[in-house]
Amino acid sequence: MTQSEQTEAISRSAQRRQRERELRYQTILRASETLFASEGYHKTSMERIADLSEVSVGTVYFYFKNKEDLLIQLLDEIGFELRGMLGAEFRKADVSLDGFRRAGKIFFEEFCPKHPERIAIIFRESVGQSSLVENHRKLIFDRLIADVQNALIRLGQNMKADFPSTHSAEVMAVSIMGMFERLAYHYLIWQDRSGELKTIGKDAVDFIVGGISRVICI
Amino acid sequence: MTQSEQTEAISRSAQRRQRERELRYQTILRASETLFASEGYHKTSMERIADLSEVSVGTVYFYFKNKEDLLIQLLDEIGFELRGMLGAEFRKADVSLDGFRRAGKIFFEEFCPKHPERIAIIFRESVGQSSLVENHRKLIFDRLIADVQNALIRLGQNMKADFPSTHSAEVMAVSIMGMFERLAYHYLIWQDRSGELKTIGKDAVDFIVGGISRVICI
Amino acid sequence: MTQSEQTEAISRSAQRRQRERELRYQTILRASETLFASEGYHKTSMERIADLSEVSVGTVYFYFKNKEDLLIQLLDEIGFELRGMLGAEFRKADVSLDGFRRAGKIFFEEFCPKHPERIAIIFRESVGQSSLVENHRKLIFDRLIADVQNALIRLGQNMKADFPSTHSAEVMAVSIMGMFERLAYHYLIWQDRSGELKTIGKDAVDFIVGGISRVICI
Amino acid sequence: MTQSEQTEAISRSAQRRQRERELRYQTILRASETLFASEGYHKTSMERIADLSEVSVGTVYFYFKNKEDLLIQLLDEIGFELRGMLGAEFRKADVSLDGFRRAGKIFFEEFCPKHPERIAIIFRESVGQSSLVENHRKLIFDRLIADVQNALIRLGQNMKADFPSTHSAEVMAVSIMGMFERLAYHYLIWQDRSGELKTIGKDAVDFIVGGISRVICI
DNA sequence: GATGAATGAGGCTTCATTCAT
DNA sequence: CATGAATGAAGCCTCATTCAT
Repeated sequence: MTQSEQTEAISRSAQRRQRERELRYQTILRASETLFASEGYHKTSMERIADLSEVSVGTVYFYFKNKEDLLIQLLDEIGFELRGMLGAEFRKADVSLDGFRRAGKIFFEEFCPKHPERIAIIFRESVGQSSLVENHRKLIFDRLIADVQNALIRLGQNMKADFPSTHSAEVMAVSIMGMFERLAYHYLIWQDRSGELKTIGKDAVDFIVGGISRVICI
Repeated sequence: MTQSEQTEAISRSAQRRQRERELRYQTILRASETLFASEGYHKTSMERIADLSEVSVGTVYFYFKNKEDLLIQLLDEIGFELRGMLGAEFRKADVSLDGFRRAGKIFFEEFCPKHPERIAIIFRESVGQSSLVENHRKLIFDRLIADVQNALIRLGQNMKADFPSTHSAEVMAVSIMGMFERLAYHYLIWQDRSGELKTIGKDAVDFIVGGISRVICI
Repeated sequence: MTQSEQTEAISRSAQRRQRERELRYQTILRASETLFASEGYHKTSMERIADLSEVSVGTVYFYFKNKEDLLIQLLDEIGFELRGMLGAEFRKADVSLDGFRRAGKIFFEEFCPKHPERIAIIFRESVGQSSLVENHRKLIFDRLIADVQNALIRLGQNMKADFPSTHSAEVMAVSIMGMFERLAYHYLIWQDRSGELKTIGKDAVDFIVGGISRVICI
Repeated sequence: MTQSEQTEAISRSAQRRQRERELRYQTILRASETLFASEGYHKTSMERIADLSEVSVGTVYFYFKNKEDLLIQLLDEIGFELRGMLGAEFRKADVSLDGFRRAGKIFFEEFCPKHPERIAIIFRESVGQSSLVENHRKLIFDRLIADVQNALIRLGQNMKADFPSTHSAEVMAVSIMGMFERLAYHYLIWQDRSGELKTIGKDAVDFIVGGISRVICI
């Protein structure tokens, strides 16, 4: 074996190791997601997670600091994904309310049916745990709310419309997030009506769009 | 002492005993409320509740089946109170949207500032605990949603307006509850802007009323 | 049963409960002492302590905050006993060196043979554990050293003798404690020559008395 | 390349490898020393040692059998050094007590200020660990005690002086070691009065010399 | 009715050690 | 030789719940 061949071999084995690491990390995270969503965060023991991931408890602790860390990683991942999907649409909602329509469509027709467990985690399992978890949850909501709020403000400017009060846009943004949250919770977790999510989403969007256009008099 | 005097005496002492029982029950429930809201359901031990109530742990178990029962009693109490306050207004919302306005006013200007701990308990501490707790929570929301939904349907009938789809009214009702929930959470628990709750409530109500009137074309 | 009889009964049962509490506390502490001395602090698990005390683990935690607390209670107890035995003699050492002789006699002829486990705990098991334990250990030594130092200073004054330097007395006090410590460790823990402790004590005291009288020129 | 050149090359590379091995060994040992002394033996994990040594955990295990081995190597090293410094002086203490003076001077004025971590390891971290460690510790002390004891016996012979009892010399030797130990612990670990070690050492030596000369009537 | 000591299952976490690469 | 991921036993501790007094 020449030196360059050796270097290559090393780098190849290093790459594989890196891939395996990432794979293990993902396996454990996915197992946690499944268990947290189905059994609940508290009732899921670290041993169960290790079992489902087919690794030892020690390995779980090698990849994650502790149980809370597992929840936070999951939470951040979901927050990131959600923002990636919705934020983009909200940011495009400049001159018309179509952005809001598309964001609603994506949330109810794509995100919800595809990831009911993530809905359970962000809206149920991560609620009222530790202050650290709560901080992460707050941050996620704050960012989503900011996206919606900015969309509303830009919309108002472009439409040359005024908001009734200083924080109307903020209140509307918070309200919209609240609607999304409870609708998903209601029709996905409490009742299983995932089949109707399309029409539910439409109704919701109509309500939102109606509310917005009345408030800023479009 | 005549017999009737004796009976009276017995009944008087029985009454006093009854009063004392009720008092103890309330003391313990209030202590739980305080602790659950401030420290969190899981981090509150039965001993802490007993200490704050100035009784022994055994006594707590005499009045309540277990820790979960404590949370459920609290939850039901809050649900009952909320429904008493809001339901009445929604039920009166026959021909105009004023019922919605009044319900919002009551929630944001009366309930929220007076009972921030109850907001914490119903919207945070009781989330994702046991299935029993979740059932109670669901029941409370279902009833509130039904109140709103009925108000919307009656309104539609009186206004001779049609809903876009079969469950439009339900979706709107769920949405409105979601808005109330997150707004209270956002401005009371995450941020402390209880002073601005009046204008926040106004903005929220405007948004709701706007949405409704657009959807059912009033 | 008259009221006073009842009150008496209550007080009697309360007294018995108190006695039982004290008994349990002692049982657990004595079990810890035995195990810490024989197996070592780290190798003794809380479960072993519970087993030997014939109570459950929970009960051990009812009486003691944690494992460290167990060691500290033991340590303080030993420190208190030691000071009670030696300190009294040192304090009486005013005009002659007899107090030193008696203290040595008590330590080697009474304390050591009677409580070899306590020697193991104070001089071996409590060494280099946590900073909290170390602080307690330091306090115990500081007090014993202070007793010896004061004895030396008073002796010097009464004998109108001078110390070579400011901290001669302190150094001598520390030295004497060091001698006691290592002699006990050497002849009780490393070798089992408890039978010779009497002569060992005598030789040690001679050495001490010799050193003192030379230093302060008596 | 001639054969001898080749052999030389091999031997040179073997030498370098040998040097590197020794270097690694020392690096790891020094890291352990630092960590054991500052954080404590138990609180130091093998990973921390590997980190500070800038090698992997596996490498630590290549050079040392286990964690205990690390402590034992350190202990033996310190014991060897101590004996090298003090033993020589004691062995020279034939006809006068000057050897004792010089040994004290070396211990307090050279060893202590230069290696406070070694004081911490031999007198604190290695106490009450495993029986293996304890055996090494005992051996070290036994040898030092033997040196002192021999010095005393030879001194007695040369001075034609008698010891009060058979083991007077041994008791005195143990005592002297105990003094050294506790003085170092007291003024180096518990208090940081390393600046006063010179006078402390002098006072200690005076005390020792005083004690000896009284006991063997010089 | 009230007390509070006792229980013990169950959970989280640590870390020395191994071994395939 | 060096690496570092993987192991899993073992330990500490919590706390809801019970029950004899």
